[in-house]
Amino acid sequence: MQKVYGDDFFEQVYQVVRLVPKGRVTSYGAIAAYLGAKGSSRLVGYAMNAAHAQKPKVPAHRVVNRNGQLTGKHHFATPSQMQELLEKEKVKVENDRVVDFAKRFWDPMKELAL
DNA sequence: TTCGTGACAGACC
DNA sequence: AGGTCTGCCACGA
Repeated sequence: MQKVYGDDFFEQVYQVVRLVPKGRVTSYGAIAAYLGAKGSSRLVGYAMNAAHAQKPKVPAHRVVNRNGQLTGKHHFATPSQMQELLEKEKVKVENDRVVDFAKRFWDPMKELAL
């Protein structure tokens, strides 16, 4: 009850993830911070758990952890799909980790900014 | 309604 | 430098 925020928070996450340009990746913490939930990076990851259920395809494969590691690849249709999608975006993935993550990193707070 | 969990991250030892 | 634990907020049972 009293779900003032409710799934709205999830929607915010999806919105930000969808704004991530191709060839770019972001981190859970960055999204969480952008939403003002800095530290609640888990919520972002949790939200992604339902991302696949969203009609507008959510590029969850562009969302990785602080280390650039594809922690959630296992949640995709196939574990290899996440890496495959990233490579398709010209993002090199090696050892389940995004290569040049620092350069590929897309900060919503900085890009969307404000 | 309460307890436990979770695709993380930062702090502490 | 590295491993361990808690904190964050929301959802499921």
